[in-house]
Amino acid sequence: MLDPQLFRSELESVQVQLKRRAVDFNADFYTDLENKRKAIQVKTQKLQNERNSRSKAIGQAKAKGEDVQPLLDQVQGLGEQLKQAEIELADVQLQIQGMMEGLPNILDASVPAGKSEEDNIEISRWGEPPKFDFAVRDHVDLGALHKGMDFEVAAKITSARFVALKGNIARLQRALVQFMLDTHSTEHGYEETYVPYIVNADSLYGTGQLPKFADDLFKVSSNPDLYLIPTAEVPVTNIVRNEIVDNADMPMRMVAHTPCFRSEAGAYGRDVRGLIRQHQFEKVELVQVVRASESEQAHEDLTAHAETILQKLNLPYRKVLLCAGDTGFSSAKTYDLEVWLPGQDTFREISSCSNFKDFQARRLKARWRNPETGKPELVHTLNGSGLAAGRTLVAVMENNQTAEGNINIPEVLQSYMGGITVINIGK
RNA sequence: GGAGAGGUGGCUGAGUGGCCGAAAGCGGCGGUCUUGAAAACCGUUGAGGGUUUAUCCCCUCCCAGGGUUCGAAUCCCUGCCUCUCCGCCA
Repeated sequence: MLDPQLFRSELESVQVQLKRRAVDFNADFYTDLENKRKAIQVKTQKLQNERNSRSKAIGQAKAKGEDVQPLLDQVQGLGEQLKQAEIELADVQLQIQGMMEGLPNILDASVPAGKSEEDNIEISRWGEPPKFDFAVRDHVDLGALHKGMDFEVAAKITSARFVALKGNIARLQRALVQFMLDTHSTEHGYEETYVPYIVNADSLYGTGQLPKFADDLFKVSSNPDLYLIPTAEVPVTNIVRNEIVDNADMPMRMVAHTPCFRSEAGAYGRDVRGLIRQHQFEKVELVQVVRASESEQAHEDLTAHAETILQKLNLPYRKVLLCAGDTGFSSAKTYDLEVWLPGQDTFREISSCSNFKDFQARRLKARWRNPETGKPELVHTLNGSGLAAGRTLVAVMENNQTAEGNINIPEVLQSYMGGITVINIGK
């Protein structure tokens, strides 16, 4: 949610900013609504004031033992009038809110113009894509060769876009998760956090998935409305919903491993083959809750923390700054990390690191107390994958394959794999 | 799943339907005292919003949502949550 004050004081500027997102904001319509709101709110509050003072007078008269009937006659009809005004006010406010909550975050000034991922800007590259003197296999073939990755059986158990892992392949994914959690919690200062995998509608509203992106979610219950989490971002960030965080506890850094569930109603036909786009996948997520003055640096740091994992795994990747058209709804600025996948001969997203500034915080009512002013201020929230474990599994398999189809295990994972250095076929 | 009790400010905890946005205590902040600190004493201390250049003023909020009433923290419904006992259980 954007700052309503901004709309009142700098409407044109907001309109220009939203245009970068190809959002055509109808300022005239808004101004009309806003004027209406102002008038009705003043009227409503006037009526409330009258009710309060008259009721008080009745109470005092009664205490003195006076006849209150004349006073009661005076307030005849006031209640009905007030009720009407309150309904009107609620209606306008609902309209304004509906308009506001459909608007995406304002982009950071450093975000480049552009419509699609074509226009994203490569910031940096790390590592060299490995050269193979044999025909490379993708992870699907490798997984089949090892009898460790079975899409058919998962489809039988559930439906398409699920996977069953076995043996050392399954263990490799678990090793990745452990390695990521350990690295972030012991080296990068994140607090390991365990959270529910099912969340309520308020939480999804807070981080911006609802009401606009309900189609991408798996709903598991109505009354109350409950959903499987599409990312740990939702439960972890919602820890600070309706809270005023103590200055001593700021900034907050949390890391959580969770499965993620995405219905991705709009993505059918894309990445049909393999593990890249699944309804269920494992992810280690980094979340930061910081002061406004710190968020830009925090965004760079958080992205670097995710990059560290790729570097330690010796996986080639590039860092991309998303353009205006590709930046997510709630984000002000996003870096994607794209890992090299030999099986696809291309870079694929493995982490997305975003600074939401106060956009989520305003929806969440997440604040911290500034000791200098003594007043609560909205926090800034950030998050990033550190990393998507399923896709990291794919990257490790494909980048470390041998001519025979064996998979060399990156050094940092070997201790998590019981000391073995390679996954041989048939083992 | 069954039976009972309860949700009030940062915390503990009062609150006969009418100066209650809320006593008191603790904590926090400021001050007096002190060489300094502690203690003691005095003062101050919730959030959101409207109007305004600003002060003032006004509105809303006592778990959430409805209702009764001139007036609700207080009464009535519904939901959620917490605690105690019993049952079941990884």
